[in-house]
Amino acid sequence: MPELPEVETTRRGLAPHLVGRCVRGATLRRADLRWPIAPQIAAELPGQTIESVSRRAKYLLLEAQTGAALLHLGMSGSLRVLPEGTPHGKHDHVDVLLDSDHVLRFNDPRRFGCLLWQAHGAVHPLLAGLGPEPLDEAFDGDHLWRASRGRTAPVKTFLMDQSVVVGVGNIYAAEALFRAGIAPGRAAGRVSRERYAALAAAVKDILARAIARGGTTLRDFIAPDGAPGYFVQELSVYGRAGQACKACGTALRARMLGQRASVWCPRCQH
DNA sequence: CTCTTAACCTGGACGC
DNA sequence: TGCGTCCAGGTTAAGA
Repeated sequence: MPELPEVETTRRGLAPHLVGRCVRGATLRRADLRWPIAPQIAAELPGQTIESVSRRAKYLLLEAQTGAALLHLGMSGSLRVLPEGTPHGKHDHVDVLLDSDHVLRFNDPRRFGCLLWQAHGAVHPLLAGLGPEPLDEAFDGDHLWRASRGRTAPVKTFLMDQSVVVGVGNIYAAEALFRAGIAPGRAAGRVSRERYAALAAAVKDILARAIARGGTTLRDFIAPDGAPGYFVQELSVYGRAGQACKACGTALRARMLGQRASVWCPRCQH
């Protein structure tokens, strides 16, 4: 479910409830999600104060004194802050108990998410090797152009490669490529420097706009306060296969690229 | 290295 | 109503 805008929306929703709060304990209703839940969540985090809630790529970090809880929402994960004692439902796998008499609740039906631990001063292996943040200045068209030389994979697959640039998933890759006028199936190494400049600008603009709308809710994404994201109203191509292009009226086409559904306008994108 | 494919897991939508 | 099939916002591991 969540790409960068949804994770950032989650981060912004959580921070006011978590920063400065002391963790009283943790309730684990199952031992693993994608991987075993780190033992430090129950054994080391309680008693510590959450100093900040940060984001790297699609990961969230709850930073405490001896380390940070490292979370990924996978395809179906969500986090909410609820009054202590709120009955838990199916797939509510973890509660982190706070000294505010609230709980941070991690729900993830498909369990593709994870809850790990990064020791203070260390970099978790999952965070090593990630590409730049798309909203940082270090990310631009030249970065994409240089990284793509000689690459034969589809440009959409390339754009979703987290070692190239982080945070872009299936929705925003499709939308950015439409905005830049690039066909998603084109080989990454056969896109010009000029067109990569347009693509990088499109990525930045679309992600920023999506964050401003609270992300995209297709079925089950919710912010920590329970609110959906409204960027779904601005989607140009994602989920619109067969429908008319909003720019030219041509029927949007769809095909699988890298095992992900990909939609584009055959007239606007080349 | 790069690229492709299978796998992880549940639930909703759809066809019969 | 029930059952089988396919698909879904992500990522890793294994193989070519």
